[in-house]
Amino acid sequence: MVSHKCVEQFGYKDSLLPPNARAPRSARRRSIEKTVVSEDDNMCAIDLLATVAGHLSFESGSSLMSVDKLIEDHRLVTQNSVKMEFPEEDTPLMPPVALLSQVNSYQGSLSPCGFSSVINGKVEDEAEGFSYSGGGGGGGSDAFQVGNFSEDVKPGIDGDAVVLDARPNVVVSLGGSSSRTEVPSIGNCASHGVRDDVNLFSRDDDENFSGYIRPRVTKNSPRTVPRIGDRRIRKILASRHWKGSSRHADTKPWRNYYSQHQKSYPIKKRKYFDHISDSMTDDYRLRTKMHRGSRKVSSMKGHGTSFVSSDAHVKLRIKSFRVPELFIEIPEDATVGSLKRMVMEAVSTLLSDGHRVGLMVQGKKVRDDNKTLHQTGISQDNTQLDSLDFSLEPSSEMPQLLTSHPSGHAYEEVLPVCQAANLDNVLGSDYHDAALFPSDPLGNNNMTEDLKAMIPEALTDLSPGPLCRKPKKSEQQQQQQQQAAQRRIRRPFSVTEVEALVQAVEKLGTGRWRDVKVRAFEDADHRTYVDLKDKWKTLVHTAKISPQQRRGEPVPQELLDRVLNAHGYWTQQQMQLQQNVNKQQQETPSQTEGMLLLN
DNA sequence: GTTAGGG
DNA sequence: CCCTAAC
Repeated sequence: MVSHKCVEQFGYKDSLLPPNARAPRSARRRSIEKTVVSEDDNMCAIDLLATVAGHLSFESGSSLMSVDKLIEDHRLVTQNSVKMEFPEEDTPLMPPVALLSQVNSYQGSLSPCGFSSVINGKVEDEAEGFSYSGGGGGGGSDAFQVGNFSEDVKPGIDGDAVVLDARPNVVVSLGGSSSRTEVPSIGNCASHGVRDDVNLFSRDDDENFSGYIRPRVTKNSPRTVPRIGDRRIRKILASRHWKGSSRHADTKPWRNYYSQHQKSYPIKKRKYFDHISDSMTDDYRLRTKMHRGSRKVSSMKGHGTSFVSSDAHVKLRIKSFRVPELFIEIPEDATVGSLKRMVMEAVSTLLSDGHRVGLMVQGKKVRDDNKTLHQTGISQDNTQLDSLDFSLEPSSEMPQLLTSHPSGHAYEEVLPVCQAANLDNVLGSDYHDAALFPSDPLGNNNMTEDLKAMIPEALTDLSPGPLCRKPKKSEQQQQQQQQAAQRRIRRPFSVTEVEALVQAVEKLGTGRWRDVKVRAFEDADHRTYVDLKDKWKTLVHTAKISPQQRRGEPVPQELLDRVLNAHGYWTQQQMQLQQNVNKQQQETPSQTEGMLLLN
């Protein structure tokens, strides 16, 4: 406490800080984000699909192979040149990538580097055999069903998103998933894919409004922490939790300010994408087959008795692939080409959100990546093996690009990289052809805007080969994307909060935002001191402008008057302080020099 | 880690 | 709200 005060009063002792501490935050963060980005690049969902397709299709070696290994990065797979093996009696494999490459063909300019590198060789040749459930050779636009998918539902799935299905020796026609809401896709992903973040915007959360409304006691009890990537919040939480509890353990009357004045306001919940949404009825499934593999009897004895270590192989294979149901709304006068693009974008978006692979055996999720296949029940001997489902799940590492934003303006705030400049690279110049996306009479070209949002990053990043037309993203762009994905939700200050802020600033002044935070917003985790500072800034501005110019929830004039008063008072204080300092320096310049010399 | 200010 | 510079 004491030392803290000292620092506050005498300013920062630069020399006391480690050199690293002074490094710009951006620099410090950049290194972290870099790894995230590259990881993201590596784990493009489509990559994953391809990987799984590949893995499922070859003789995967010992069943002791861990699940983890099974779904490792496809780059490793291809590099290691795993033996691909396709049972002859089976219908040709159609990997998911083929679907997309077909879609890809709709716009040749899109991505020459698209999927070919992933599926070159054998798989590519078999692309013709692709079929989606419900039949059809998968040619042209038949590859999609628009708005009319079957509604098979599979019980027991608690997973998300894309589902790969495999069964031993059976051509599986999987029953669907447990409930419609469980199966995500474009629109649904938004709430489903980032389930952890959803709490943030849930009514419950809005009304409880974290922090200050809670009694102090709950501070240490488990609670939901906003995960939607505000680094500041995370940092503050981290630090507050260790240093905070003891420091502020005492009850202070003003802490409970909000408990008397608590107020909730509605958080607008808008629909994510009006023109494309899924019905939540259809899953997104790769059908696979599990084959009885050759059995090399080489039991390993004496290694852990519980292991049944026959060197048995399990062959898995994706039989077909289809996209989930998509609802597409498009003006009649839009071109067929634009429709195709929309579909392409929708599908790609679905796959572009940094998914990871999940595995379910007989309806149960297998979370332990270290289990062997055999231990998991994936065994050639397991004739009752009902189902083996692979799913693409949203990565928990970071909020999903398209799915994390609760606001309808996701495409503006979450995906700034997907705007014109980049789109041109992806789609070519005709993308902006007015005929493709006619604006509505009011000039709101929502369609175009939304479509921009739908352009997936992963799509263009699939194989950064020399042929790839899209230039590699600059580091800044990557950083932008990351940051955009992590932008916090906008949470307007309530009058109550404003009042607390004003009161605190009246007391503490305008230069001690951390103290303001601790004093009046200690438990409001979603309000950082920077937020408070910013709010004060806008409050001062609001107070200066005419009431007609003000927007949002009106702040009582009485409060604004106080804002102006406090602002004037404290700026004056600051000026006086500065004057005193200047005066001192002018009067006794030698004194300070002498002090320095002494040190 | 905080503060200040521009965007 | 975010970002950056500077403390």
